[in-house]
Amino acid sequence: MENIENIGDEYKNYWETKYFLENEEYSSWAIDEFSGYYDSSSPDGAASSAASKNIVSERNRRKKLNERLFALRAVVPNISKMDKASIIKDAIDYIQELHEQESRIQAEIMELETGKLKKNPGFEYEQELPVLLKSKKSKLDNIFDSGGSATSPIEVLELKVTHMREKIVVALENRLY
Amino acid sequence: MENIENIGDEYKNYWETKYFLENEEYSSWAIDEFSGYYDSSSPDGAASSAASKNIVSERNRRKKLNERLFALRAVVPNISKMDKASIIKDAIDYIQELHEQESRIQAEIMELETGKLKKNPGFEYEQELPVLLKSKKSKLDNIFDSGGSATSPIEVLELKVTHMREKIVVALENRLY
DNA sequence: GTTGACACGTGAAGC
DNA sequence: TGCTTCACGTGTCAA
Repeated sequence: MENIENIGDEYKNYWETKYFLENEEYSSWAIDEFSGYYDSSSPDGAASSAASKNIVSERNRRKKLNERLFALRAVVPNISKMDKASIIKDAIDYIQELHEQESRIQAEIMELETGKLKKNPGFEYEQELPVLLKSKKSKLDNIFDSGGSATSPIEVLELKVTHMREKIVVALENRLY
Repeated sequence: MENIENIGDEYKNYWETKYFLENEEYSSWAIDEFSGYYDSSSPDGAASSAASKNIVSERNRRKKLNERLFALRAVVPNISKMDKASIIKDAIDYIQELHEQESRIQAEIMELETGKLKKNPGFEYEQELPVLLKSKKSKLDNIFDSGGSATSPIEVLELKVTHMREKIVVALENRLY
């Protein structure tokens, strides 16, 4: 049934360690590439050569896909399992989390922009201070309400922005009143 | 060689359309599940049942992986090709782009925080205004230097933050001087 | 007609 | 133990 017995049979491991093996010393692709292994075992060289070509192409495709998956795992934090499907799932969750944080920041900016700050800068600054203070408090509440797993880098960045704005507001209060 | 002749042989299409077919009307997994198709064709039922179990499990694994890949493609904008490897590659590029934007914002916040704003808020605010103005100008230069392909949503968000800070600085100048 | 991408079944290995 | 995940070769289809 299988004309190739034990090509790549010595790895015997799970997918990550297998990738490490393939990366350095598991260079048997070249062996399959130039050796006429299948042609010597079969009488017709043309069809077998085409079949071996297909085998090599499929191997390269699989290897490329594994490399991509490995690279995806590298750029995504909080990888729960080494599973192939879990890696993609964690990547999806991470991207969605980034999108959510981004839309939250954008909503906050929109809320800040809906003040009278847009036209006539320098005027009616006293009625914008409550807006800044309100956004500051709701922002902190939102951050502290989002569970204990607030370890995302963009979340601590958001916290820093809130902290900076808070200090600016305090400075404005001390200066203006 | 193959004891299953044409299970899933009528789709005959590429991977996305195949997913659409599988999603709605291509529910032949259940048919394989309960029908004793393999047991009737082979004399020993135990080994064949184990083999069919393996076949069904493998099918479910492949289906789950394809669903994950489809969901990944849904959350990533700018999908160049429908290829499996290209989808993962675009996701990697997108995550790296988000990380780059995020680190740029974080560097900006760090630059803003290195002023004397941290201790004694409300004091020495006159010597912080040049810092704010400098950061504003360099930020605009950075944004306009990053090529014409500045269409990322987090980039326009960054532009909005810069704009808002600029107006606050102008308001402060008009108020304090 | 060749190439690239895919789903499939199958045996092996790890929990 | 059985269940899950994996790589592999093979056939098939479309560009």
